[in-house]
Amino acid sequence: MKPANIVNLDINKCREIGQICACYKVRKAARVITKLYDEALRPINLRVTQLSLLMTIRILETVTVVRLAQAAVIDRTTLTRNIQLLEKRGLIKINPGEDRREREITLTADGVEALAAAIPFWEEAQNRIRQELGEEKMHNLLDDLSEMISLAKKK
Amino acid sequence: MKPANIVNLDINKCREIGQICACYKVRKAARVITKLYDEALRPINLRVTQLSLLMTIRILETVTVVRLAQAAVIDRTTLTRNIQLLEKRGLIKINPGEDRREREITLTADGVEALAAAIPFWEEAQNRIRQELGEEKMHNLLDDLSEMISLAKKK
DNA sequence: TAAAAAATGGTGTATATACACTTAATGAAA
DNA sequence: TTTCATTAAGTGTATATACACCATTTTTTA
Repeated sequence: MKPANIVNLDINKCREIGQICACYKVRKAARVITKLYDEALRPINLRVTQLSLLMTIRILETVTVVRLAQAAVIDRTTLTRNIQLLEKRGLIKINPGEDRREREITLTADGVEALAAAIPFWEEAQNRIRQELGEEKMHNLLDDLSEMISLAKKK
Repeated sequence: MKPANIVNLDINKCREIGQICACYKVRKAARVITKLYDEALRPINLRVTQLSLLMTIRILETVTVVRLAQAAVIDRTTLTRNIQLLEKRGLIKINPGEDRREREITLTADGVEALAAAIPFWEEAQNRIRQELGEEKMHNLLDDLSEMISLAKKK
């Protein structure tokens, strides 16, 4: 005889899953926090996704598609579309590499300028979250997320 | 004379932002963990987004678009597109409400079946994360994310 | 060195996301 | 009761995401 939760879908099981599903919760958090940051960045016409990419390119100076994808934990083919938008806006430049399969991505002067202009607006959103959540929880959350990212990457 | 970080964008500032930006980190985590869950759910041809919606509809029994959007912390217009896919697949039914502006969403028998069939695959992904992260960290992470979601919602 | 394997990156397609705007229905106020 | 405000939901458009598949180039191997 089979246990009841196979035959007849237990609603309490669903409630439990809704509470403890890591993916559901992280996605909800991503939606709500993205909205908050995007609203803060509205005046400079940049989304947080785009700001993150500009920042990562700035840190890596010159970077290929694959390496940028690894650094930003983003699918390579997603990145292709994302950087096309930044290139159209003149914020980055995409040049062929020595290895002719590769493309080398760098910030333009406009890109550096946009990045610098964005930082105060980013800080507005970041400070709000940090203050309301508290330094310690914020720190723990970032650490735990980093660990989750690491272990989910290597499989 | 302006401070140097306005004129010349400090690369260490960028590194710091890349480390501490809550939004960047949560989005990275969402991408990597979504990939993990979606892969686990591949055999039943459901994405974790879709599974989450089916589950939430199951819990709420019958629900309007607005209420489902609130429960799932998702934009109402996003939800419109998402539930259209589930309706096309016959997993949910969308009926006009008594208030003729509203639409009432419920699971179909196929929807309940798909949900029940999905649970073991969901558990596979969930257990992997829980085991590798550890019970305590997992619990703290879920709590902290819940709090972040709450405070980011009310503004 | 020629063939096979690996690496790099783009395209087609589909889902996920949300803002601005619109339509329709209900409720409140005059 | 007519008008106006509010609420519920959809559409147009744009970005974000990633899988399957493909082309090109480099590296490895036979």
